[in-house]
Amino acid sequence: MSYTYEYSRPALTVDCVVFGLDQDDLKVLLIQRGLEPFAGQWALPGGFVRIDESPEASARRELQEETGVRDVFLEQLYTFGEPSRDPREHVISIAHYALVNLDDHEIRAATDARQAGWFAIDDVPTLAFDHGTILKMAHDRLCGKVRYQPIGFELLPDKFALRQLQNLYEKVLDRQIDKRNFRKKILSMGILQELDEVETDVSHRAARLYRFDKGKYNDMFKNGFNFEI
Amino acid sequence: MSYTYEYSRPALTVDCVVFGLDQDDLKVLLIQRGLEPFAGQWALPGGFVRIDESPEASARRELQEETGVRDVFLEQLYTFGEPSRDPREHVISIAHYALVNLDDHEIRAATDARQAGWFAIDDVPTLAFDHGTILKMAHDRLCGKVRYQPIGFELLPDKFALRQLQNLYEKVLDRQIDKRNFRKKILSMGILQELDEVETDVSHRAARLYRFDKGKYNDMFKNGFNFEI
DNA sequence: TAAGTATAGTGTACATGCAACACTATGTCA
DNA sequence: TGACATAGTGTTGCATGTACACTATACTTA
Repeated sequence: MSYTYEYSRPALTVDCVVFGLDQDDLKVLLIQRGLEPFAGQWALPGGFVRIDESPEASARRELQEETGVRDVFLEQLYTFGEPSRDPREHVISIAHYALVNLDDHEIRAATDARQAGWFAIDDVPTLAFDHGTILKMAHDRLCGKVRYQPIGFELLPDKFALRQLQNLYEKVLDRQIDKRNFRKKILSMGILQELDEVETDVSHRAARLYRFDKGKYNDMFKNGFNFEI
Repeated sequence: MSYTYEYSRPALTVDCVVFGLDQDDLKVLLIQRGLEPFAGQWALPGGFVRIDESPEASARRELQEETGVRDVFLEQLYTFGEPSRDPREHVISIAHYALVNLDDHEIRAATDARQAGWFAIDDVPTLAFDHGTILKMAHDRLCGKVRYQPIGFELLPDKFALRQLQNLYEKVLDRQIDKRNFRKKILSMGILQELDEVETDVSHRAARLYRFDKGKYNDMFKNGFNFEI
């Protein structure tokens, strides 16, 4: 089977920058390429856009096929199309970024036996193609976006302690935050639901657990409000 | 001449939302389609991405070909790729937005005699394809961006009075701004160069002219600062 | 079971920035 | 020269952000 067009068409791909958070670091999900070009190098998960498939659907499909990650927060980032970015031919890539919490999403290598793995954002190897540039833009976008939209909660489990939430902002924004000011601010937003539960299995005083209250958030969103941390 | 690929490829286009400002309104540049589908309807200027051409270069080329507009501020907006957005086939469009000042850029219709014209942002006709959606996203982006980056100056002539700048923010953000607070804030940023010139041909006291000082802005940008109006 | 330890949880004082508000100055025009 | 149209200018109150240190609680271990 083959397809013929009157004019030459660039190839179209999607790539995904998947962020995850654990105790220690903000991490990004990479796969090791099995094929040339850049065989053996680490790269962002991604692949070709199929006909009659929206870019977002392509990104979700590729993400699941290559890493097993599904049902996550995912947004379009930017479209990269410098003619030189792929040595084979002109390939235009619609980059996306996704946020997952590491507890719920166990990754698995793709069926074709390439490796997949989490890398601390400050300790990423040289990436194939222009994926280093894409990763940097995704990280910048994440830094900017957590300040005025509550997308950070996607990186946490359903129930979390305030310390975990603060840790998230500290890792993403890469700076220390005062505990009292943080709690004052985040609680005054009224988007957290206080639960009748506390942490378990900790060897010290257990912290109260909270849940992100999407309903309240949507109410506030209509008016517009400041999420600055 | 024809081109054959192993897999089916979506077509790839660029579209441009060009904003301009005059005394009265924020305006957007539209063209009237000459061909089906949507022949006769108004649409955003745009066209196909050529092979070995970056998306931004495509956008600039199409903009000049169809409207005569060139050498303007232009940035990528978002990539629209719902399979149903074009009735002919799957067409993925990389949308851009551009800012021009209406004095410097006289528009002209494209060579194939289609019309081009400016429309007040609140008075835009029904557009072809999903261009209404694209326009709305571009307007939202503009509103957001003028608050923390000095891109608004692209909409003004080189030399301008503070009243013109305030008018710009009022039109873009669609709200009234207090004159004293605005002048205090914008002057305190230190990104304006006060000129030894005043307006001419006005039938009242002439206002002092200013120029955007890109050098000072770049200095400040390194530290990061608040451009909120 | 008491002391140690590790983290949870809490309030105040100061500085900064934003919002509200009205009058004088200067040039043109009739 | 008087009417007019727009330029240009400061202060005050309020809200928000920032800096900062101690007590409370649960578990661990000697």
